[in-house]
Amino acid sequence: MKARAVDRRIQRTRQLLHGSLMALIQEKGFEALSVQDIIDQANVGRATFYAHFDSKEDLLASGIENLRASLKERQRQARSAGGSDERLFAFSRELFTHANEHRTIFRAMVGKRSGAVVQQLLQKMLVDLVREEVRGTWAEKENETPIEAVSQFIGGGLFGLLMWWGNGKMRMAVDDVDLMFRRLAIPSLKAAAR
Amino acid sequence: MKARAVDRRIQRTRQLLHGSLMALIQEKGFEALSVQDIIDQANVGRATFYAHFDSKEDLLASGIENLRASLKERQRQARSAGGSDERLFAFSRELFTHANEHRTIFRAMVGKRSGAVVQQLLQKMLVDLVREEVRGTWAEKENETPIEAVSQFIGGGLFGLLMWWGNGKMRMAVDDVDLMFRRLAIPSLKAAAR
DNA sequence: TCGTTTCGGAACATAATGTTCAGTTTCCGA
DNA sequence: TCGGAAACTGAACATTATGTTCCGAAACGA
Repeated sequence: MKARAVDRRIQRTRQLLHGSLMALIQEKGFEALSVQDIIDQANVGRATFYAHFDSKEDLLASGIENLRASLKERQRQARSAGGSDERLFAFSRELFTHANEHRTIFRAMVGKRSGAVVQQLLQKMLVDLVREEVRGTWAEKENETPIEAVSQFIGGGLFGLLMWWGNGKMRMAVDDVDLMFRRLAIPSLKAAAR
Repeated sequence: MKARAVDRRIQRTRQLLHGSLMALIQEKGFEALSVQDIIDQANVGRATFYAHFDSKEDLLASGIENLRASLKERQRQARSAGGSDERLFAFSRELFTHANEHRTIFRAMVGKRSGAVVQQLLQKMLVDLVREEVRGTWAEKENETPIEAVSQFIGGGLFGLLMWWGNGKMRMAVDDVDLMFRRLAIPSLKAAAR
């Protein structure tokens, strides 16, 4: 458990690149970006970029990894704090709230211009979160439907909903879209648990 | 409604390109393909390719368009032939069956190597099919949950399930995975219709 | 058969990728 | 604070793909 001190230069470079990526995604979308754009914006040498990341996809993935970690943490907190059945999928609220708070960057990412790569990573992340949740409430009581299938279904559904909400005007309130998700997902889960 | 006779050369070229695309996807996945690969395999001139399609994505989309049309047709048949509530989401069977029959190409397409673009197109297609179905059974009876949201949720879920099934060994039988989908989706739909 | 359309194939301009390397700056800890 | 280690720079370079253009040849269909 040593607190591995990471070289400041590395921290700075990574931070600069992540920041530039986010800024540029808002500006032109992810697909249209080149590595050159990113390093220009970050004012970082070409060689330096490739010393840290394999490609712009890699950089993006690393950014999403941070997001996942932060959401997982909030999920952990929510679970330990709340009652069990009532707060099923409690993390969804955090998710929608987070999306709403960072709505400009969020909408840029799920928008058509950012494209399929971003979305795929997001969906994977959501399925992970859902799986965690399903595992917790499943208790392995000899169900016919595999955990993984349920997670994929509900995770996929959540992603679809999130995309729809984000690509529209997001005029629906966080509470409402969250409620909608829960009313769609929980019956599925219960039905599969029989 | 004139039966526009399409020049044979055009038909041939398109067919050749589609065929080559499918063959190459099985071989190396979609992302790794270049336009050059495709026209080599098809034995078609470079200029000819760009006279028909803007890019390999365009070619792919046009291919998936065919698939969508054929699935929609089977969906239409299934609906006119079956009872209403009992055969809810009857098209899903067609879908899984179709995937199973063309399993080699299907698995190549949803595999990690083919990547996000293919998957995004597939998901869009599924949501379309689901929306059609939901519209049919919805009857606009003043529901709180918008049709579009439900379609996105269930379509996304179906996609997740399909991916999971396809990326695993597809050892689960068509009937079983279809049943699983229906047991997950129908409760959602019913719950949202309240 | 004749006029029209499409195809072929090469050439070309443009642009992005990913690697290499020598020289410089920055960092960290002893 | 100093010295060695590590990270950054910037430019050069090979490679690869993209999309367009042109004209002669071939295939079409009426």
